[in-house]
Parts: sequence; C-alpha cells; structure tokens
Amino acid sequence: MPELPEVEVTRLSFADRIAGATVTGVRLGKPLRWPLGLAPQSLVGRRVLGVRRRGKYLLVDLDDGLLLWHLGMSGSLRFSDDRSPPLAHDHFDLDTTQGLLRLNDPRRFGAVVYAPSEQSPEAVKLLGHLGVEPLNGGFDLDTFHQGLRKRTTVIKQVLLGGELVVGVGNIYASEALFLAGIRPTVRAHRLSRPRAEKLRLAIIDVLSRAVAKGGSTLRDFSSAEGKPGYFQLEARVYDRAGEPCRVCGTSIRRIQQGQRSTYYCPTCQKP
DNA sequence: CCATATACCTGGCAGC
DNA sequence: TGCTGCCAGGTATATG
Repeated sequence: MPELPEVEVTRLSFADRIAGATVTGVRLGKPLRWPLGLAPQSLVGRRVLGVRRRGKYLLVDLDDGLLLWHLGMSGSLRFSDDRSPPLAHDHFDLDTTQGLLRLNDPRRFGAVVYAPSEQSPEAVKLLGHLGVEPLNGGFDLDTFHQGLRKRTTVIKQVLLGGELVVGVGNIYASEALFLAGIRPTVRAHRLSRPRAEKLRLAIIDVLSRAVAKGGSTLRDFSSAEGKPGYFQLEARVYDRAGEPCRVCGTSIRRIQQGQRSTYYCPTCQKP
C-alpha cells in the first residue's frame, strides 16, 4: 500500500486531530517488524505534539521522544473514537484523550519504534540514510543528477533505493519513469542532465497528484479517516501489462527487476 | 564499497 | 470445494 502519497494522506487525515492529546494506553498485538524499544506502559501520560513525515515514515512527536511508524506493505492507520475490540490484524493501539490510533497490518512488515530523539541511534538507524524529500522544494537537479552519475544500477532500482530521493515505491517508480519517457532498465549514470530533469519533474508531478487523489487503493489502503484513494484510476502503466498504452496504444510490458514487477511502454519510454 | 538476493508474513486469486 | 503456486504497496540484512 504505502508509498509517499499514501503515507502523507494518512498523516493529513489525523495529524490535526491528535495534536495535543495525552496517551492513555498502549496495546500490542502480534509482533511487528521491529520491537517498540521501550516498555509500552511508559508511554502513558506523554503528550502528542504533532505528526511529521520523513520518506515513508510517520514521526509522532511526543513531549518526551517520538514514535516512528512504518506501514510496511500492508499497513494502514485509523484514528477515531471507535474503541471496538481489535480485529485479527490490528497490531498496535495508541489510545489517547482525543482518539484511538490503531495500526492494522496483515503482513506485519510495518513497525512502531520509539526513539528518544531524532538524533538518537534508534532514529538514525532508520532515517539516517534517506535521501531528499521530493515535495519540499529541496529536490534540486544538481544534487539529483550528481547522485545518478555515481550509480551504475538501473534507474528503477535507484529510485526504489531511496538514498537519492525518498518516497518513490513500486507504483510511482513505474509511473514517474513513464512520464519522463525513460526505460526502467537504463543505468542511472547514463542519464543526461535533461533526462534527469524530466525525471525529477515527473517524480514531483506524480507524487503531488497522487496525494491530491488520496493515494492509490489497490486492495485495501485507506486514510486514518477510512477514505480510499483514487490515483490507481490514473495509472499509465502500473498493473496494466498487456493493456494498450494510453498515449500510443502499444501493449504495456511487465518485467522483473530486483524480484519486483516493473511496467513500461516500450514505445513511449526510450533506452 | 558495490550490486544483487534473501528474509520477514498473510491473503487473494487463477488454475486445476 | 479445496488444493497449489504465484503475486502483492517495503527495506534491513546477508551474500557474492
């Protein structure tokens, strides 16, 4: 589910409502990817200052430390006054004076990790290597192109890696490369500056539009208010293998890269 | 250091 | 129906 747009849509759907709340209880379900890192009950009484996003992580700032939330492949959050008993895949509850923040994650690749501060080893281990945010105005061509020139890996893998720019996952990597007219198999260091610029703009464009559409709901994503996204209806290539390209009519192709599916139009996207 | 493979886990779906 | 195999939005870690 969750690439940058889905994580940002999630954040926007509950950040204002939880800000200022006091933690009243914590419940853990089955183990997630990583342990919380402190005794759950020690969070009780702390105040929630706000919610930020870094790449695909949500940072819930507390008056003492912060919680890093990652949605993995199948996670979604809900924030509401509904305190019904947890369902089978509800694996983390943060109860507060202003609502219950509940993580549902069938595959359990997600995590909630406590860190004393953003500079602490716990936080740096997860966030330290991340590249620039694409939607903050700090995603500049010079740095991006310089980074591409240092990598011989295929461009699709560089985008997924998140060390140059964060937030682009499997859906939006295929979509951005289509918009930029670049084959996913091109080696990063071979991209000219003009093509790097087309790609930079395509990434910003596709991620922004996806946030505006509420993200992509392929099977079960929804915001913390329970609303689905609609960007999947605008996908140009993702999950469209064998269907005609919306621009030129050529059959969309699916290939494997790094054990993941990649989709592209062999006519619109040049080697 | 670099590039690629593996591991984690559950559920949905196509095909038989 | 029920079984099997494949596929799925991520990423730290192991391996070559």
